[in-house]
Amino acid sequence: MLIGELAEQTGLSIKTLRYYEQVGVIDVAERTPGGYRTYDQTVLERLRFVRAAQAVGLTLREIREIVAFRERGQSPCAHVHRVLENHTAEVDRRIRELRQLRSELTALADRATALDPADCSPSTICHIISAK
Amino acid sequence: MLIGELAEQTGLSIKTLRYYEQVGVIDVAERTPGGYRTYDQTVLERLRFVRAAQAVGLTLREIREIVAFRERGQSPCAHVHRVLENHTAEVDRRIRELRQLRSELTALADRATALDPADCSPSTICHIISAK
DNA sequence: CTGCACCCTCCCCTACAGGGGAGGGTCAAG
DNA sequence: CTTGACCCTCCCCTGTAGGGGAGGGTGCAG
Repeated sequence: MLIGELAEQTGLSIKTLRYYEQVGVIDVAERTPGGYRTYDQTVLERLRFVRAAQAVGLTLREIREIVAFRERGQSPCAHVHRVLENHTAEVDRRIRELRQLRSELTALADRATALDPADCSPSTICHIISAK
Repeated sequence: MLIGELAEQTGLSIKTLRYYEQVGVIDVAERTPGGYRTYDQTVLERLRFVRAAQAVGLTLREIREIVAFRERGQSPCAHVHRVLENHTAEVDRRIRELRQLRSELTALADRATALDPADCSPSTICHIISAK
């Protein structure tokens, strides 16, 4: 299978497939005598894994590391568990930050309805935001 | 006041101040005959506004647009109100996405404790992630 | 043999908010 | 006059996941 067909089957772009090879989330492809990349069916499984891992927020770098365990003949289970824990903690942290930000935005909006635009002094640019 | 002193007073770096001028969130500075930027006290107020606006998640581009209203002698109030509404909606959207992601991550962690690593087939790389 | 679809590498570009450093000018004190 | 602190512009670099396009090779049909 050439790269164009693989792209069509997976819905990924040719650029993306070459990029995946470059960053190491899929194996370096075999080449035809003319230099064309060729793929067998096993790459499809790999790409499904990459997609699943990206869907839960893993970066290509993290995915490459997980894949590397397999390439070394090791089970990535423990490593994956740690990575997922870190990601969960990170997501929690981001959610807390955004909630905080959200409440600040709401406070600003409330103030915006309470304040009179006439009080808005040019030097502070905007009383909604800069009033402390 | 030269740029170094302004940097020290505000806690911003010299690079940041020059960048702010370049992107238009502060006015183009006056220069000494030798070509040094000079600032008066009014820039401090402006920089406080920039900081406050960044703190609620506005980009420098958005801040520049708000500032531009003032430069044109208009009140930015209505515009700011719209921008804040959009940001609130965006933050809400992000929080929803992250909650969804969070529950997926939890589901994966649960499966990880339930599954036996021995079931982990090399071709799927990791049964925690790729099991559907 | 020529046309056309497909493929290759190489290089630059995106957003965001600056950081690092080269190479050189300015200005006050000693 | 020189030293040292400060300033200038210009250019490249950061991370993420690729996208766009130039310039040129491959491989098969007609």
